[in-house]
Amino acid sequence: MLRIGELSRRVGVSEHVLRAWESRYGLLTPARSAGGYRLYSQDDENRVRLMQAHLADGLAAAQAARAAIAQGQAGNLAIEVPDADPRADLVGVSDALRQALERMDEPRAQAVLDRLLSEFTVETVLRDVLMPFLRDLGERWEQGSVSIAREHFASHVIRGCLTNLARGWGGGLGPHALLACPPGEMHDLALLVFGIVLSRNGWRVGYLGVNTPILDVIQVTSDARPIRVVLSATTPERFAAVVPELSRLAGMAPLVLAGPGATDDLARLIGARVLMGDPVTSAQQFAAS
Amino acid sequence: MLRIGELSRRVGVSEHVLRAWESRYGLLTPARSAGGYRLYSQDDENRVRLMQAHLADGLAAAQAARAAIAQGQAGNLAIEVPDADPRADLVGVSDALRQALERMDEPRAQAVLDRLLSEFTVETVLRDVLMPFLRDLGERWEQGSVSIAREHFASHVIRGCLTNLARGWGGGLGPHALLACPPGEMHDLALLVFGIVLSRNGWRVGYLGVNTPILDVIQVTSDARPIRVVLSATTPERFAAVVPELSRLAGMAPLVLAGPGATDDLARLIGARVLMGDPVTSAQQFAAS
DNA sequence: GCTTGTTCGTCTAGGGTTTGTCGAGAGAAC
DNA sequence: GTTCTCTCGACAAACCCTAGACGAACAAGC
Repeated sequence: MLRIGELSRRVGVSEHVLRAWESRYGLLTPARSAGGYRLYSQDDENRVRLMQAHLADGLAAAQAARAAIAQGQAGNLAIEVPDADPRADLVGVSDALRQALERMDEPRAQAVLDRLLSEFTVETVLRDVLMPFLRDLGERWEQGSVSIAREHFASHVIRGCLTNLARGWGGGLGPHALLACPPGEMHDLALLVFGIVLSRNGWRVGYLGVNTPILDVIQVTSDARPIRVVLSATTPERFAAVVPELSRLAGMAPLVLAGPGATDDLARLIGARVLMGDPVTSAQQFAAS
Repeated sequence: MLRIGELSRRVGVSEHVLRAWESRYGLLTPARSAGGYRLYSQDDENRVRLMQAHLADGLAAAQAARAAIAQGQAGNLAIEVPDADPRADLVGVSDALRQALERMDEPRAQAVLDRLLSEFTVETVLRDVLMPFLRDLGERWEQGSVSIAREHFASHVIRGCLTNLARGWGGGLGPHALLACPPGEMHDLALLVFGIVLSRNGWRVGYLGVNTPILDVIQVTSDARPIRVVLSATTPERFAAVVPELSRLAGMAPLVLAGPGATDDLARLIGARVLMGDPVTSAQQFAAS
């Protein structure tokens, strides 16, 4: 049982707002101390976090609250995840995901992913759970503090989930984007995420994946005529090694460089744009541009 | 439930136009908040996207709206399965798959795969459609008669399908097998197929994927205690390069070498068994042994 | 060529709604 | 006595509403 100041600190929402959300939307149902102080339960904290997730998704406060309350009620009844902690907040569930992947417990990881996707929007899960996890995994991999086996296992499960979300992204009538990684680049999960968000914003996505020769990208570009080509790499060297081909490609369709390997200098040299930041946000901006 | 600003951001259509489409064509039927704000549902968002697609197709706004509304009403039920003969033979449908992948038509390929899996058993599809296709693709890739882009595209779609079939294979109470590819080996689709068939025969599958150091396999083996370890490679060199580690691994759990790279000589040297033939049949035999 | 009418995206003006924030005064906790 | 919390009321910025007008594009008719 938390008092309002402590809850406010934990979730990063001011006390005034917490009281407003309670009186305006009935989001919170704190008990009261003898002296009239609000006493919040774990459920209340969870609901606040749900609310925050929905706000981040762009819902108005009233709608976000309604969704959070509905979710809380549904979540309490249906316990589908074996021995999952009852807490339904993003942080808790993504922690459960982390543990399952760490322990190489595949069914558990799938169940947690299912639960996440049923309770939050795809964008939220990608932005606030999977991307942070992948970043963390990458860092620990560089430090050598996670075994290759675990890294492979986690990548396999996450790739499966992402591929599922990507189903059908090549269809529809929206604007067409072609996605690929340049030669030597073996990491494409962030690019997958980018493509998923793009397709959910109405785009049609063509996907060539890791380690694709630029000549092949050029070939496909001239066949399929995408209105944007997006290349992603983790280091600038991947782009630097194929500058002439990239310049040629940039002459055929607007070219966008993404990922940590995309630098302003390279883009200027090639005649391309650079996309910065996390793949979810940048895909949303990109889709709207 | 979205307010107009958020919907506008998501679909990239100005608020003015959204209101115009509502009043002029009845495209949208938002609920209203207490204060009179429009609240859009998911259906509304879908209709806007349909409308956009038709506009991009060159329809006039009024016709596009009419089409979008009609589609929304009919579209929920009718899942379009593209023109296939009613009683599809394996050969015909796998040819349709081949064509769709050749043309890089992702939605079509997914639809054909769905159809295959709904009409035939998983084993049949894997043995008689996907494996022959992958073999053929591999041969044409060696000859250089298929572009890398197409090869990547087909692999991506098929991997997605296989990963879907593999969901949950790490659970259950059956005997536990650990699957991996040795260092340098980058092809794991056949091993995926092997694992899927194994899991459908009651086994529990642990999967480490391509290019896994044998020391990591050893580590996981000592943790998870599988009763079989299966390694797959396309050339004998992959195994030959790590014979000492493989011998050590063979001392911890019965080791099985599979794929074109598995030779009797190597197996004798290492103290392992060899698995020959196509992954579906060999997995069935393996599961029964 | 010119006029006329239609379609359709865009814009404005005036006014209401939503929502985070703040403060005052008073009581509770320690 | 200091810190925390309560309720109630107020406020401003952001957001959204209706109704109507405007203009570019296009087609038909004279």
